[in-house]
Amino acid sequence: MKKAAWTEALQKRDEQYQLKRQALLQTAARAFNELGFDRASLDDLARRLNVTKPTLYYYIKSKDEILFECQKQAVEHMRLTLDQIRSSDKPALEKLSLFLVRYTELVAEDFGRCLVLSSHKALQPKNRAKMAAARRRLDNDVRNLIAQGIAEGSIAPCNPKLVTSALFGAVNWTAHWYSRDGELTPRAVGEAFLSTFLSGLVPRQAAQTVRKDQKQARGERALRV
Amino acid sequence: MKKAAWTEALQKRDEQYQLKRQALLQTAARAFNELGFDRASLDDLARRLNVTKPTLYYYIKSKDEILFECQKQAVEHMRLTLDQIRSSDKPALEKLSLFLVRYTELVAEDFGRCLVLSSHKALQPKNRAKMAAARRRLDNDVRNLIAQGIAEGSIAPCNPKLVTSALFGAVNWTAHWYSRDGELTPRAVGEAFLSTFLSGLVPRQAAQTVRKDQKQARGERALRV
DNA sequence: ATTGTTACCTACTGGTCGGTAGATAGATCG
DNA sequence: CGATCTATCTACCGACCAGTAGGTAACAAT
Repeated sequence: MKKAAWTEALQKRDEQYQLKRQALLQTAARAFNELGFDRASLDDLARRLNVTKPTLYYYIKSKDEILFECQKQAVEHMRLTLDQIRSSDKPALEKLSLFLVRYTELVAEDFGRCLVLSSHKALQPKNRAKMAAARRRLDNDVRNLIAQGIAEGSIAPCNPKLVTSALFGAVNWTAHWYSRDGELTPRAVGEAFLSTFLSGLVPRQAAQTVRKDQKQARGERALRV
Repeated sequence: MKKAAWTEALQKRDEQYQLKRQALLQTAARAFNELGFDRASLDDLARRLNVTKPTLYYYIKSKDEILFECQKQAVEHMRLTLDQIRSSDKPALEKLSLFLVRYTELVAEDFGRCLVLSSHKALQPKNRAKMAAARRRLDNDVRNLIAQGIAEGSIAPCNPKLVTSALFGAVNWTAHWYSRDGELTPRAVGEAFLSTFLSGLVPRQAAQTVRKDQKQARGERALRV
């Protein structure tokens, strides 16, 4: 009984700690995205959180650890999303489509933006290596998805490596211009990009057939460009 | 005679000055691209040029002026390229294709990379505004090219704004991964991206017709993916 | 020879920033 | 109550860095 109460109190305290730590990371990510990692000072971050700088060090151990944690959470979120989609039994092209749209949404969030905008050069070598590996793995899985699509015949023959780069590049770059103040939701942007990548700019001859293709590719969702 | 010799000597001196200034900018751009603008110190830059830091101030008046000059030269180069292509009497889709490939090459160069990688946030408000305007104008012109293509029927109906963002995004992002050490030339990357954007990932039904379309779109150049 | 100019230097400043030392108010617990 | 632990503070340090002051050797112009 006594022990139970003790661990309970401990848990509650730890929960508070984690909550505050998370708030710190979120605010930091926003600051990094606004000003850039190097130009966002810890004093400024502390000010945003209504504490003083040394207080931050109760929750984190260095500035680049903050960056690493932000980027880690983003990449873990992406990882989870991709694994979930991959484990479904949908055709490769649809998996790719689903991921692309979801990925666009993640890049529009604080941590996602942070992953894409803040240079990995600021990280310690060890953390930098970890991040690079995780990102390479994501890239590689998407590449394989495309290769599968080609094998299945749902994707036209192409260089999966370069197409993946184009895909990620287009979406990653949204972090530089996308704003929630506009009319577009991140999802709408992702779907528009998807549509462009799927159909291409050159008009399709047999409109009917193309529409069927796209429908299959997109699943049941409605795409507007 | 005397006056002629005088102006001649002056010109020669000025030429030397401009040459050295240009070398400074080029080296700076490389440093910025390697380390990021904020992390590249002027002492480091001076070291690379085998001079001391105060010497730099004989050629430039502040660090952010260096960045501005680098980005300005990049954007001027792009401007010139686009104007040249626009003034030709080719169909809009071909103009777009030509520019996309050339733009990819420019982004692979020192100044182009600098334009795309180094944050405009470091610039003084006045210079930042100038850069933003120049970039917006480029973006707008490409957007109009796409709108023309749609009007001509050579480009499938789409949202020109978003397609332009995807196009620029994919190419801009190459600055993060492209290396001259690999097998690919910047031109090859540009052409592969172009091909992807033109044909789309969904296989074309009537292979014959599609090939004709692509040929028309690409002009006489050979595209490999 | 004198004067001015060019292209560079040595030496320094002022400010910012990441990070630390060490204290303290308040809660927790025996 | 006394002891301990948590969360936060004030005050400071050392490093770095953009930018400046002021000098100087070389060279040219008069």
